[in-house]
Amino acid sequence: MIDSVGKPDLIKLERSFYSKNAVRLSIDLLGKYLVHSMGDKELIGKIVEVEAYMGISDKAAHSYNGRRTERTEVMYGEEGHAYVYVIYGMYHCLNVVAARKGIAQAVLIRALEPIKGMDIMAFNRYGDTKKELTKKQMINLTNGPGKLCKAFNITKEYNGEDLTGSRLFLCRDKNQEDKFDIVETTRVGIDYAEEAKYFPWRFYIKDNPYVSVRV
DNA sequence: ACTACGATTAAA
DNA sequence: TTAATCGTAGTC
Repeated sequence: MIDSVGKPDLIKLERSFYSKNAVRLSIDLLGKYLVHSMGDKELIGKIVEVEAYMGISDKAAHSYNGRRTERTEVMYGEEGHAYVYVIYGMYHCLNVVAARKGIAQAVLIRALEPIKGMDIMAFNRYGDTKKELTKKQMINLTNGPGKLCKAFNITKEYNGEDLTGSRLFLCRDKNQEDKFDIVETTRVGIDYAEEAKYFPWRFYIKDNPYVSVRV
């Protein structure tokens, strides 16, 4: 077993990476890495599924029609920050703010492929099991927006966090080209959004086993 | 203050 | 298919 195999050589994404609309940012975020640095511990996951929320004209977006509240405020702020909100009173969802100040677009991170710190992710998701993870438990670690936040211990404490910072940040792999097929389809859980529910603004890496819902 | 509902998940 | 569970937002 060669140690370097499969270990990405990570470089933090700069601010300008986020300065584009949410659909374009969604596509660019696929294959990138989310890192949660917790003192001596580190969690890493590869982004395999995302959704674009296109702001005031998007009936599925929290910022639809210019809605601006305490919750949605960070979406109106600088790009490259985290928008974390509570859903169904018990789960968190992580978004990446896109575009630029004043444009309330964001990308929902829907699924990750676990890369590093699976033991901690398992503890965060299932508690102290002491057992080897089953294949199903492994897949279920991070294959959904609420699940990945639980696994990565991402809570509202991280709402507004600068993703070019040092606690929670995004990276690309220095040595690896983005080389995968992308599936483009409709977003999940937005039946209320009228015509917007048919917009193909969900993107995922084809055949990746950690994608939440396949077409 | 009161009410309705959700960018989900796990269990039945 | 359905219940869980409560923050958020809109209304009174």
